[in-house]
Amino acid sequence: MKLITYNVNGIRSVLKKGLVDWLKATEADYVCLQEIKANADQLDLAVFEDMGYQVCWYPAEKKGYSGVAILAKHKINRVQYGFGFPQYDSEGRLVQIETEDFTLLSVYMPSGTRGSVRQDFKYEWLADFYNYIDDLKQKSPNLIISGDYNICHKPIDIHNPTKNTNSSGFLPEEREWMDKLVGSGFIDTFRYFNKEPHNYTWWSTRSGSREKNLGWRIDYHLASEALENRLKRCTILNKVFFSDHCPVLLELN
DNA sequence: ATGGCAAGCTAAGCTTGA
Repeated sequence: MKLITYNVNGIRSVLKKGLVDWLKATEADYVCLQEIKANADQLDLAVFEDMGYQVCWYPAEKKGYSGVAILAKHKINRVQYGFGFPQYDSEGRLVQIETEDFTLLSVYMPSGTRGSVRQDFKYEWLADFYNYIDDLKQKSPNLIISGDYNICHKPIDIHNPTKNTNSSGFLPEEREWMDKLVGSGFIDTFRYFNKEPHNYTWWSTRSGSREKNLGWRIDYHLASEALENRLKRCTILNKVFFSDHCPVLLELN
């Protein structure tokens, strides 16, 4: 069972660059997308359906902004768009599906800059999302939270931890929130298999950051501990260049 | 501290990103 999470930074942009051929070769069972930046009527979703995917598409209200999706090859028992907060759900940040196997979320957490209104929004979102997950994991013990968290958890997850102590995405409050979420019963599936530094999923488009591998690890597959014995592999696909993020592949037995 | 780049809005410059 293969699951991909990928912040595409504009689905129409990555389609032009060859996403379909790459997806075909990848043969993923589930694809969690973030920052699709398009309404369903702004592209031809049949390109995914022709590959055998059901498409759960959840754009933001604001055109060309944010938005998440899940592509699924297996039977979906239930789909949920958003998590019950109009101020968050209008931004297209969560789609959730339930299958015979597990509950899967594609999530795009807010970004901000320290001290800004959007940073406060991010903290509010994180607090409400934590409570939502705390409740959900009781109902759905097999839970996978995939997506762009906009948070580096630990110093090993960012190329220059010292310089970035004031950067949104690596603030103490955000890192503590990750401690709390993971500590509540989740496995950071990439770190479960790989303890090495210099593994990132996002690079600034400026100053040749990607060529120099000066990046941040902000895209995750968190799996509930009930799924531990099914974890097979988690791979950062850093040779895929369609977006400023790269995909992350989780394989389950 | 600043600036650097990219996607997509809408029609040359603005917003957002992290």
